[in-house]
Amino acid sequence: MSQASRPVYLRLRDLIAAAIIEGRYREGEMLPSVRAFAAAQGANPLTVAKAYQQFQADGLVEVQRGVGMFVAAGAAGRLRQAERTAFLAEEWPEIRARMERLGIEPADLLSEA
Amino acid sequence: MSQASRPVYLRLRDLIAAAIIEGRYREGEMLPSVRAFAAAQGANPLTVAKAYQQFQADGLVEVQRGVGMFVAAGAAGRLRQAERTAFLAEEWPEIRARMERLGIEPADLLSEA
DNA sequence: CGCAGTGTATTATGGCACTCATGCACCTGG
DNA sequence: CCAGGTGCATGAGTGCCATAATACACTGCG
Repeated sequence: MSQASRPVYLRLRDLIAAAIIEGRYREGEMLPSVRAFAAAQGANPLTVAKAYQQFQADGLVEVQRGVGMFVAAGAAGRLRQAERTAFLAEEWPEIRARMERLGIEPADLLSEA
Repeated sequence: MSQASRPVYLRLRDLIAAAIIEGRYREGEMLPSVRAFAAAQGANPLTVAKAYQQFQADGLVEVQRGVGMFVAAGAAGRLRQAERTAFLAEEWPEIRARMERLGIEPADLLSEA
């Protein structure tokens, strides 16, 4: 039902985004090299590079060619803010509508966890 | 961010599923013909057929060849139950984790809508 | 019967996104 | 300077998706 067949580069992107937001990759720190991360995830280096480029384009990561990619200053905060906005604007309405259609009471879910 | 580029036949499937659950297509009633629904949605009849087959395989729709496809008895309930289970088991945990990561307080969401 | 409506099977084609292999450009440390 | 580490550009291959054009099997109705 939910897309388990999501493109690899997007799953990797989310993996990295989560790590940055949670501070597991700290600002100023160097990200795992494309090849190293690829090996760790069992993916192709180019696919990892594609995931990294998403952050590079948004200025969340600074590239030092021949050296590595580093988490930009304020990346965690900006990333969290961007994802937060996107979630509230695009995803939550659909989720809310779907829950209503399925007869799921939001209150039930919040009590757990 | 969220899959706006979902395959057509899956979007159609969800469209129909929602209609059945909401009772806009009542049980025993005939679904729009493949050709008619295709024309209405601006899609190819074969693509619509592919969407319909999903329900046919699950016994939610009964086919009378040469006549049409009819919503099976109890389809709405079974469909809602199946989607409900899938949602709670597969999607909600991820959503919840993501909300936590983004610092979204569930209470905020309940007040709206 | 004949016609118009239904779903279905077949085959072919174009397009697009994803993935990957190869090779190159660049920097740092010895 | 050179070796090994970086990221990056180019291109090819693959598979799914969507479409198209037919043709077929079946039913209801006049």
